Amino acid sequence: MSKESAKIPSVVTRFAPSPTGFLHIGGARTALFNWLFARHHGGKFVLRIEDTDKARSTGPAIDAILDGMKWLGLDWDGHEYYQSQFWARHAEVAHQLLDRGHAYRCYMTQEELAAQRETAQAQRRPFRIDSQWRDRDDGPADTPHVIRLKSARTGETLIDDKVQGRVTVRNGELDDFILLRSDGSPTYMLAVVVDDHDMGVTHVIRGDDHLNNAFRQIGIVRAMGWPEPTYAHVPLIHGADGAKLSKRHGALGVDSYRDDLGMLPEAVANYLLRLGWGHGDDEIISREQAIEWFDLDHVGKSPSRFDLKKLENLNGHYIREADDVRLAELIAPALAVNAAQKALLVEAMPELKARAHDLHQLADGARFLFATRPLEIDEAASALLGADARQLLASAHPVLAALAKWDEASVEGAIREIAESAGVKLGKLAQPLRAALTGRTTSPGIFDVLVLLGRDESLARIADQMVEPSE
RNA sequence: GGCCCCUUCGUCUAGCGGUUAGGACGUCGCCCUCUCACGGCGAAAACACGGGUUCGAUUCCCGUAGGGGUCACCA
Repeated sequence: MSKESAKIPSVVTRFAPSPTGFLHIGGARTALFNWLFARHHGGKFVLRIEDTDKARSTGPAIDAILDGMKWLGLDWDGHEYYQSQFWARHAEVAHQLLDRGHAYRCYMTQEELAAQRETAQAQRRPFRIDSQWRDRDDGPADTPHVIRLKSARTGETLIDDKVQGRVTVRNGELDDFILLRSDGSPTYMLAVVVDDHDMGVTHVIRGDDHLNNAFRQIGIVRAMGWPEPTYAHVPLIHGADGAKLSKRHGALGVDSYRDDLGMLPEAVANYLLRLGWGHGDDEIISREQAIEWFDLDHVGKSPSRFDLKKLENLNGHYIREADDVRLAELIAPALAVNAAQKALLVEAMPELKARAHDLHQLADGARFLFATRPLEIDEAASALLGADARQLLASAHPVLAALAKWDEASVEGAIREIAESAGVKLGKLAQPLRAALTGRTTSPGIFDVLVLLGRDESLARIADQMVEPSE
């Protein structure tokens, strides 16, 4: 296995999703790996939308893919390509193959095909197309037909895959697959090979599910005498239970990670990078380091399971690292805040962000700042507001009200003093205060809360809870 | 079922013939402490199994078991 990837002079990679749905997490990782590999080598990364199946391709799906890539910071070189633009070229290659004797026109009917398939099944033997037209060219010219590749029947094909290693398949296992459908449209198998060649793609990095296709595709490459790309088939991502990734375990579109799960793109990218690839003991890896370190040699060969807990942990880390203004902007819509409130949000952010693993939690933790009186006190917080606690609040109120300065130091001094003179531990006073000020049992430090809310709002919220609600 | 691939703590992984098998997430305990987080310290936790090769196998080879992928006029 060659280890000279660092010396390859020019690299062109591509991401070629079919626009039949959102950009799912597996696709995002494939895109990331391709992007990283190209950037690492100072090469090119192209995006090609595989829309040969017109019936299943949709505009919204294309937009979702482009949005997802932009969100993850995966920029592609040049404009995106659409495979359907190159149909004429695909057909041209199919006919060249025909002229050179590497392909043939096949007039088999669906019925004949079905019959062969049934016979094979009955004999419990793998079905392999066997067309009587393979070595003939006397077919009825104006009858609908497909063009098939005349695959080698003897020998074997070896692919030196950068991830999977040297993989060999006997050519007898491969069949004469279709290049051009009876309506003249190219199949995916033909289109990818032609497009990759025309775009100068040097490294085909894609999901493991394409490994078997690689053996068929290389047949076209060789028949055309084109240079063979380097393949790297990355193992698939599975759900937490080891089964195929489905919606229940995270096979969501990247837009869901952003909107529904409140993830930051750098967290998703970092998580995806570490899923199937490693660099010693490193876990937190910046984009710059990723570009510097990424290689195909360290991509693992076994499928990995998706672990939402680890993603959440990473997201919490990146939230703590994130700029306060940026975070405030991100959650401002959810809180419907005005400009002045947004400034308060930014001010509170250092305290808020240490307590959140996703953007929704972050927004939720900020709610108390903008709550209107009288506050809604949740059940756990109400439990903290017994008669003694209200009494304590009542005695604290005038002391706080008399404070000359309302900053963290003076507020803290006053609170500690009140607790001491009342003969209670700080917590005995802090918890009822928290309940009165935030309506919750958890919040940033109580002194921070007091300062953030300001003197007037704080005193008013405390006063609201000094007496038992009368209803 | 045929073919191809995979197998280190629950999970992601480091390891590339000789290690007390390392890190991270998660879990548990302790510390910090006004709550929750954050942070710090610590613990439990893995080489699927059986044969070889070798002075010595987690590491190399072969089986077994388990898992995955793929077998379209879809991509």
